[in-house]
Amino acid sequence: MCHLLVTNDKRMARNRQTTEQQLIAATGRVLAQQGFGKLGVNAIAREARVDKVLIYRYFDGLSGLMRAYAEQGDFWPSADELLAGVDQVSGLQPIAQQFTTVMHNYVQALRVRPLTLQILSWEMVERNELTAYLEEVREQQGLALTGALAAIAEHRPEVDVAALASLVSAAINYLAARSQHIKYFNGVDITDDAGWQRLERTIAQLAEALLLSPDSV
Amino acid sequence: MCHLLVTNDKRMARNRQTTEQQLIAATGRVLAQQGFGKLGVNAIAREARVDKVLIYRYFDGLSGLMRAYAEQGDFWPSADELLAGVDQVSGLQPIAQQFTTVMHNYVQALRVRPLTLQILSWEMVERNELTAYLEEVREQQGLALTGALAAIAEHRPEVDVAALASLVSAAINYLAARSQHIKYFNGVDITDDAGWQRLERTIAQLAEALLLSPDSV
DNA sequence: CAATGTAGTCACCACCGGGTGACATTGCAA
DNA sequence: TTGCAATGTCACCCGGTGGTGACTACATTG
Repeated sequence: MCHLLVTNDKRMARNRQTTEQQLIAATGRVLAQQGFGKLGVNAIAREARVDKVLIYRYFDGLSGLMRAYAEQGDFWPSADELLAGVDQVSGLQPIAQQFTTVMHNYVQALRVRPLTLQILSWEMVERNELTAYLEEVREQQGLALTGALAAIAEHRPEVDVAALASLVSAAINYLAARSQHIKYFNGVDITDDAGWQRLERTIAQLAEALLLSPDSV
Repeated sequence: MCHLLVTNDKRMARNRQTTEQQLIAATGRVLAQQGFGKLGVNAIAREARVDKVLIYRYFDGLSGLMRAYAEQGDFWPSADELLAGVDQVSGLQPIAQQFTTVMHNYVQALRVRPLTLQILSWEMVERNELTAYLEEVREQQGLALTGALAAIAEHRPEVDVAALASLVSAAINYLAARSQHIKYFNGVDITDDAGWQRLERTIAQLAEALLLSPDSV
């Protein structure tokens, strides 16, 4: 068992910033590969090939590391991403179509972000730095979008735009997150593009039915 | 430290069936009070005031115990419960109203079953005996109900009834489960009856808009 | 080149989880 | 009453976790 002073070539130059980045990156990898349940200091340090004590020294513990990870991650679609294809100068596009487009963009955005789906699932069960961050961003953005929609939909005072948006986005959140583990929900294949087209088509229909102004048929 | 042969009066008569019941009941209590994350042999045995080895002997491990617990629990609303208030002899009641009533009953049923909400949350994250059981029952029942609805809604071939039912029930699952930990979703208070009335009213509107036969307005 | 603070390593602790083998006690049947 | 299987108790083992103190190795500065 001679472990002499073998100069290990894989040693990285000592650099705090680099190490911090490695830890943050490792957090993402552990989350993606093993899920939230296994996300702990030991697993992260192992993945980053770094000693776990550095998590305490640099981030003051797991919470701090998760906060750092949350702030530098692209978990939530930007407003621009959600509004792609929406004519913002108003009037030219029926509000129902705007709604449908936003929800379509939302579906695409979620299905392309597996880590967001992980967090979305986990926030059903536990509240922590990551889930709190995602919640906050979502709630603010949701309110902004809903507010804009509601303003345009004044011609339909009997429709509760916030409730409608809540229902549809809740359904999308649920189905997208569940598609990680199951294939069929009520007979609809939620792992498949075809299944989502059925869902999106239905969303479009109900948006038209509820939001179109009566005279613009 | 004299621990003589003090005959402990709280000793139960030895009885396997009684013990099994205690373990099953303790499973429910641990689940309700500490959530899924803490549901393990140690916690259950402690709660049941019984040695954990009996979980292995009688149920062949935690999985078996959870299966037993699932089979004897009232986690899922029965078809009768969901169909309460629905006129089944058909024809007399518009299909939109039937749909709305079923979804209303579903909301009530879920909000009154905290353990079901726990399981519903957990099945977003992990698949085990309990969540698998709930999934199976739901999928079967959902398909049956959707099939019945679809048969009645023949007059609206352009509407994808399964997709519509999936959307609405997914939204209900999501919002009911999330209401365990958060209060507002997109500005709607999901811990409050008033908030749910907004949601249900919107469900009723979209059911009318999509399912009502064109001539029965 | 020496000194010093920082980056990183290592060994260790207490705790808790699942799981098991050996033992004591009880009820019941022969 | 005796014997035995069923019931229940206890003491462990193992591995993993979060967390900490003492150490070494390095880079930079004077």
